Amino acid sequence: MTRAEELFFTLRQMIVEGGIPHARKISEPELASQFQVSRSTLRDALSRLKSIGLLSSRPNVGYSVISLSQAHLIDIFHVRESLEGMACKLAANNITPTQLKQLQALLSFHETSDGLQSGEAYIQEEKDRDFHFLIVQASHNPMLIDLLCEKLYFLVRMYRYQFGMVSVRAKQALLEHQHIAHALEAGDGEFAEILMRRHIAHARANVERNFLNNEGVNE
Amino acid sequence: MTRAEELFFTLRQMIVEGGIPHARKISEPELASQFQVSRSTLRDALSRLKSIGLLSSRPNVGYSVISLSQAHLIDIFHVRESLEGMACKLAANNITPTQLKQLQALLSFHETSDGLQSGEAYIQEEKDRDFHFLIVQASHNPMLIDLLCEKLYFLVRMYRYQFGMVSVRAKQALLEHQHIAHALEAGDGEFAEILMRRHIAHARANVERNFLNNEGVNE
DNA sequence: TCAAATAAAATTGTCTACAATTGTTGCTTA
DNA sequence: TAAGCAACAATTGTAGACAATTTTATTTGA
Repeated sequence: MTRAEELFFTLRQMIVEGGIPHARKISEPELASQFQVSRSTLRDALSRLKSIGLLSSRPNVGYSVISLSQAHLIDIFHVRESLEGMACKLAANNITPTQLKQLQALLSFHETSDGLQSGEAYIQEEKDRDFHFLIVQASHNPMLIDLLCEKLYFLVRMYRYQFGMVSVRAKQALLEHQHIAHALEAGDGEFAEILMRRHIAHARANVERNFLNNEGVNE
Repeated sequence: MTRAEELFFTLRQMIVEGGIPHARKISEPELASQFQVSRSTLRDALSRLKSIGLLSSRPNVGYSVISLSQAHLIDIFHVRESLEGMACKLAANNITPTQLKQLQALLSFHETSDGLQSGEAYIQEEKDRDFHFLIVQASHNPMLIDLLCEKLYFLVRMYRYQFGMVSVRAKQALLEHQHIAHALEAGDGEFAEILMRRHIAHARANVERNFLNNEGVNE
């Protein structure tokens, strides 16, 4: 792995978790010295962070961490609703038996999770431990996978971290996940898409009602 | 405008139009000398071309123009169907009077176009002269606008150029455009989305039937 | 005192050179 | 002859220096 790539991962995590505050201007000399790399490799990493939507930039001015806002978050939800809806539809036709078992195992685990049963938050994990991630993978559409898993999901996690958003309707969300899984098992793409879109639209409605009340988002 | 940005635009057009063949490996020293720039600014341009999906790259190996294939084109159609469907839905609520007039003027122009009336191809223009482009702008969702107008549409144009795809069902496509416009005028987002998705799904179906028959794609 | 103009400082854009990695060529050896 | 190894050539990754632009600070004038 190259230095620039390594730095990209490091900075990505920092930005997502708020280690560099949102809307903060990036000082190239400062960051470069902080990580002991040249500006060349730093700028390589920064351009990649821009390409996944975590940084913005202006010529002759430089990079900044994006600024978070309710409007932006709602834009993200609209894009997610359409893309994940399609991913879900495709997954109904393309999911492999292995992937389906993975999905069912994940839901079983969630079902018996203490935190969930006591009505607490529906814990959102990453990668293979995330319901949405698995479905997108099962679409077998590389472009969808890239857009969602390599780009949008980091924005989503950034909002979760920095606004401490946790599902207030955990049981409801799990129920919706289970319905989606059943549609996938049945190979009913049209229905799976509808369910996924409603699921995400619900989460968006929550945000539209009470942004920053620490109980806006769910999946 | 910066030198790297200028080069980015130049190379983007070359790649779209086939000036650099698809799947061709990029030689950084060669391109840099060809355009009289250093490898630094060339690599800046290349990384941006990668971020819009026209190039791929591997560490320590370098960049290549993406390879075009039927499977890839169909992936694009699936993503477009979902994103443009959503854009259309949002546009029904967010389009400005000015934008609506622009759209109607464009359709009027197409209606009286010679080439179209004689049953020839439905000419696809760029930017403000393209039906889909205008609708996406009217969604007023910056993320959708960026994904479609700055990324996907260049891939679409790349396939059009390099496979000479032109609509074989021009009149039908125009009719569908008009129906979409009517739904937008009526502010009926749900219906507008359905119409747009069907419209794009038709184009995809054409490609699935006869890829490379010079009559696959339409809008 | 405030605004505009100007000079200084800092930051970004670009270039060149060097280090690290990959791909190739030719040789060795079974 | 073919597979594997080794040296070489070519390409990419990284560093550091200079040029161009922006931002900040200072001066000047009304």
